Amino acid sequence: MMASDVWKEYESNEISHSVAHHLTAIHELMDDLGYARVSDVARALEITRGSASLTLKALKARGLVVEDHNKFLKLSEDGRRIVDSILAKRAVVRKFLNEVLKLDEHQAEVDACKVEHLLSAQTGGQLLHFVRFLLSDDPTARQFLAEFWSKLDQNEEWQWPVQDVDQLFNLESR
Amino acid sequence: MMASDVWKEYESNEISHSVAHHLTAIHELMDDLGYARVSDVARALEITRGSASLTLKALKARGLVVEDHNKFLKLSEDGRRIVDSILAKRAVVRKFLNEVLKLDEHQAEVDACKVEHLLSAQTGGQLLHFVRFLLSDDPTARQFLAEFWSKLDQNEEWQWPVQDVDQLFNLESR
DNA sequence: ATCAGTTGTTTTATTAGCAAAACATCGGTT
DNA sequence: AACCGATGTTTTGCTAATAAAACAACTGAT
Repeated sequence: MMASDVWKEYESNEISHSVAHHLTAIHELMDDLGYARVSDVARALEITRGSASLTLKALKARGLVVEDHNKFLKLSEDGRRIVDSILAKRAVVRKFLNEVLKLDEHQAEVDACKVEHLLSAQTGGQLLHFVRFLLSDDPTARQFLAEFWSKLDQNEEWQWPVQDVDQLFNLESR
Repeated sequence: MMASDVWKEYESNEISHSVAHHLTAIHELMDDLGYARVSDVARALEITRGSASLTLKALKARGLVVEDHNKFLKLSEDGRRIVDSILAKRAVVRKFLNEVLKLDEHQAEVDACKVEHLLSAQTGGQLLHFVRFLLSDDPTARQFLAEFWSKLDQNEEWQWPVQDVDQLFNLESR
């Protein structure tokens, strides 16, 4: 049967891509400039001040952003926790794509940016464990990576997309 | 500086989550029923016929779906290629999350569903190579996985989110 | 003091994606 | 023939996220 219930969970995501970047923009602006106003966020995201104003108003209403007596923005406790989890997932995914799968930095950055806010906490946590062990000093991990990378070089360019999904993983055992 | 240009590529994605599932629904309906009409797609996705009608009209205009003389829908050549690539990425991600990272099947299904249409062809391809080698008979791969899984059990439950992103990966070398 | 630039907000409009409701059409029963 | 059910479309309305434009308020330079 169709996985009818699964696909709709996409919409039910509490944090949209846009919201994720409004929040992380505030975080980075605080680091870089020491403050973050509506205009700064708009500039950082390259959207109009009007758009940023509306989105940030909603985020204030949701309690993720708080406003100073003089229009200076700050992340709330909840907002900061969300930003932390997003940045952590982004860092893990980027590192995995770039340093393990050997995708170029831009591609890794773009793909990590696309999925960072969608991954569950469990998935992010497990992926972190995995990547940390994979890139550790452990000799087994080192040997495994060395073998994988040497195999990567031998691999012919993959003809993507693939016709038969069922045979994606059987090829090794033929 | 802010990665201002990167985050907007999300919107510029040619295939939205909704479109991805309209297309894959047609694919699965063809397999299961032998045909796919507007109502069948709507039922499969649990949306109204009106919504499906509008979305599918747009997909016909984009040349991804073609309509029979009697309102029967079919994927075009382009539509099929897109579905193939999406299903392949979904399968790879699901397998990685479930069989390597040991996330439960539902979580793996949900997260794979969320990111399947967002991953680039390159990322999907590299991930496929990685997972195939990881789950192959290769003794190094087997040993690596065994060690990882035994470490997983020892791991204390991760306190997520994380405060300091910079130290996510330094912990191993301290 | 005036003028220019920056800032924040609001209003109007657009797009994607949905629901709800009205409508027309077709197929089969009775 | 009349009715019922399923189907497909269209219209209207909603939300999120944007742009564009108008507007008000503040800041600083001259």
